[in-house]
Amino acid sequence: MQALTDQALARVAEVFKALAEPRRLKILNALRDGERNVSELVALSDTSQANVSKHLALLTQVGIVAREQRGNCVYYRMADPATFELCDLVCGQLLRKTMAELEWQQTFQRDS
Amino acid sequence: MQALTDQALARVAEVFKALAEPRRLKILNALRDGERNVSELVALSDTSQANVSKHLALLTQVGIVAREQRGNCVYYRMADPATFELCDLVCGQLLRKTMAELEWQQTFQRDS
DNA sequence: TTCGTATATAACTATATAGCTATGTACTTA
DNA sequence: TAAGTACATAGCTATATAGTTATATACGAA
Repeated sequence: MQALTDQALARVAEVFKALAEPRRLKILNALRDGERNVSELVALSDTSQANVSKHLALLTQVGIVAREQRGNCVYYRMADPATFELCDLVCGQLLRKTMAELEWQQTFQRDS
Repeated sequence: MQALTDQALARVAEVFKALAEPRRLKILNALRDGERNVSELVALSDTSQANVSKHLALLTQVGIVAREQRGNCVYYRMADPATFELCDLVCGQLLRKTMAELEWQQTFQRDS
């Protein structure tokens, strides 16, 4: 595991970078329970359609979502369910951290 | 889970952003088997000491690593072992993807 | 074909940040 | 104290990218 090549590190970083954007996370979260077309995603993401398309293009290029055109609409879906595990891990991490901070505050209040 | 506030999404994105940099991943990888001081990390990371310090400051601020000064040196260690799970998940994801591509190439070669 | 709808892209601006060099700060030793 | 070492930070440049508006492309319906 320690023998990660620079190229491998770059690819891992690329995946994280794709997830490092609140609006993209919101889009991915909307895909939890199945595919959505662009218009639906625009409706959820108070920003322009062009912006949503750009985010979707990036997520597709990295391989996080898959694109499928049906008729006049384009549907996107998660390409790898493991991506949700990633997000949930971070959520859990932050939750633990938040609880630790709360605990610390309680301790602080007890002391003062 | 779908009721993620914008603030929560921003915090999750912040964590991913901290991991979205090859040099930082390299540093974190060096912390797999325990703490390291800045000089040791600089030796592994063919870049300037100033740059490594900046990366470490960012990782510390986000809460991924913990900082401890002992004498004249400053030691860093992983603050949350779950971070390694994140990286390993992405590595596994990429591995699956790469194998799928290889399989596709083999299929293509059989066909042609 | 023409029109309307859905999506993608081009061109641009503003902002963020990785990296550099130089300098500052903190600690240890003599 | 002075000198040396370890780390952090300030100031700068170059680059990447999120967002915008305007336009292009692709499809379906009339």
